[in-house]
Amino acid sequence: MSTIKDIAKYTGLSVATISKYLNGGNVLPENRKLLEKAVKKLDYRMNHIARGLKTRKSLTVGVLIPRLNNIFYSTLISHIEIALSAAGYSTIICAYQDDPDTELARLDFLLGKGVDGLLFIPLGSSSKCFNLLTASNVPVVMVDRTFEGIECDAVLSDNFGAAYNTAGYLSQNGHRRIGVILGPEGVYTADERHQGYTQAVRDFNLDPEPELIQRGNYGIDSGRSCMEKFLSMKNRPSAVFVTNYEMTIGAIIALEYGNIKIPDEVSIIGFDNLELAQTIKPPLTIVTQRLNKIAVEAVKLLLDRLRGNSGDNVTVKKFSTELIVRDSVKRI
Amino acid sequence: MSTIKDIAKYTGLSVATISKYLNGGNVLPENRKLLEKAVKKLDYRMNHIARGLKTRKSLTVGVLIPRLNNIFYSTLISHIEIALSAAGYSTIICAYQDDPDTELARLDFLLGKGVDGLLFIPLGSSSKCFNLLTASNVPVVMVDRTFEGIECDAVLSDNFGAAYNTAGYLSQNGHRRIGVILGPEGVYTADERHQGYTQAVRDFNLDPEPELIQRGNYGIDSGRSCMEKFLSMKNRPSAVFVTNYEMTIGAIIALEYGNIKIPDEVSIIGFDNLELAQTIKPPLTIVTQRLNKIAVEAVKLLLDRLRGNSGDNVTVKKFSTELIVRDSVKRI
DNA sequence: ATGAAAGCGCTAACAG
DNA sequence: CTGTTAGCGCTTTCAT
Repeated sequence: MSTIKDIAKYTGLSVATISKYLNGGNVLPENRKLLEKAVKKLDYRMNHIARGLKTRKSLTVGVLIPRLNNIFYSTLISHIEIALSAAGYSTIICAYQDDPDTELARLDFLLGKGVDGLLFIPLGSSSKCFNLLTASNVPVVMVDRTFEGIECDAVLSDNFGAAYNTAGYLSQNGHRRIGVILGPEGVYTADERHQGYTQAVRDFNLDPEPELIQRGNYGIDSGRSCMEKFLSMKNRPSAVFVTNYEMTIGAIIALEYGNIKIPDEVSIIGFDNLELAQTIKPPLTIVTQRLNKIAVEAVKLLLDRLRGNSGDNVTVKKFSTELIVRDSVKRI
Repeated sequence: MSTIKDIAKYTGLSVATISKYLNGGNVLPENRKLLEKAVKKLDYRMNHIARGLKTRKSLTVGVLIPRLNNIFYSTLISHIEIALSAAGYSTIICAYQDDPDTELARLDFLLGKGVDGLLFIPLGSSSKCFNLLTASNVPVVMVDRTFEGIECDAVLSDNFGAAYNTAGYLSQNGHRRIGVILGPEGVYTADERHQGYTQAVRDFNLDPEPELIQRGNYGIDSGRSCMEKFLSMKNRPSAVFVTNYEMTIGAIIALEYGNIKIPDEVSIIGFDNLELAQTIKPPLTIVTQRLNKIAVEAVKLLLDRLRGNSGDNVTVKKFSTELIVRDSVKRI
């Protein structure tokens, strides 16, 4: 592997000139030619490590997420990676497996790696990252979830609205007993959706029974057991909505298993995954989030910070969700 | 951010001693204490960029894959990331969106980034990466797919066996006209599965009609249109097997849409995704790959290379697939 | 066990 | 436009 010095030797020019050339500066046409030839001939490739040491930039962004084996996150990351690489950044991915200690450790790891910026889907209120985050100076954009009380850019879905409108839609269709399967307490999105739901219960005069709110852990099994709880109630909900993809799968498995007809016996609204929705019989009514927009906006905000054109105040964007109506809700 | 020099100033020791200490070398107990205190007090954190420049190691592994918004890859990456981070490596992910030029560009990018090693799921025979790959000296482990003629470690599924055995299973159940929906020609796994299928056609005396082999592009739509082609044949296959998750979804959508009963009218075997399989009615018989084992083995092989205990000859491991029998195949 | 010094490959004043 | 030079933060002989 040849270095800038080898090029200098080969061309007779100084390393400074070569550095300038490599960074798009002006050099004499003849020297440009010479350099192009030398670069090709010596198969020169920039050592980004060395450059990074000098410039204090790694052109690397850390992406810290709960898990990777989850279609919601992996789709989001896919869009993020495309947007970042288009801007010349590489993406270091760390998953913390839903664990607060791992979350902190991975954050520390990324910071230590010298990432220029961070895209972060934090655990939620049980997160231990607040201090480390505020102490470090790397720009952070929260994605999908955020912390209460932290001062940084965030790009979120309108989770409150998603839950509120979904319950509203069910109410319009005559449902009064509406079950909801939420994520764990303390997870930002789950809490917001919870509030949207309870507000809808008030506004639309829905049945306020506490057992209509079940909490899963976003896994398939938990979706299944939550739905089974609903089915075992003396007075079942007439409709259930589930707030992520995996739990939606679990809920449907429970219904299949119990031989419950959708939507005749129970109406159901799923979350996040259009593809799944179409394979189910009947096709599922679902709430989808604008993952592409969220990813692109988050990357944009981060790049603005990295390039220093952001000003002092933070930006928080919320994207509305979309209700895609199919056949899994019965009008009663 | 404090550096090793600040520590030197603070403790009165030399940078050499401090470097030694930081790397686990022996120092006098009293100095050790002093150093621990200094590190804490000055909030010292190693600059990995600087270290990397000197040691020529980045403790970073590149992972180059076709796409990220695909449950097969994202699950694989999830396992890979866990294994790599346990070994102290960070994972730079690049997706090439199934495009040969992007594949080459991203490979070049990763090599330029100074990754210590590479985990690579290449496009296949239309890949343009051969030269760059052999020219570079970074250790590479192929995952899931490999190149013909390249000399490097690889961890694969037994794709030939998967297709052969699946066709065999269908044949045992009395099927003679067996349709298969494969990936594109030139993709390693698709080619191997193709061979497995045609060998089974010979060995089990199946209907050898060429139209029974359809080629999709691994997308949902292509799965759907391939299945529609089967359905529109005057003489339909009695069973179809589909060779990835997304195309399986598409095939099922086609069946739902055409109101075709599974397995009474068409038997079907899917691929890769156990979760999906359970939400379908009836539950789907599927072929699954041992993603966790593949990921762990690939990381192990790469780490062995990075640590220099590998010897000269390459290792190619093949993991068998597993047929999970449910109710989507009819005995005829 | 510790320290002095050289240098990894590159950039950025500064001078010419 | 080009060259000289001084480092970025760390590791690594080689002395001591």
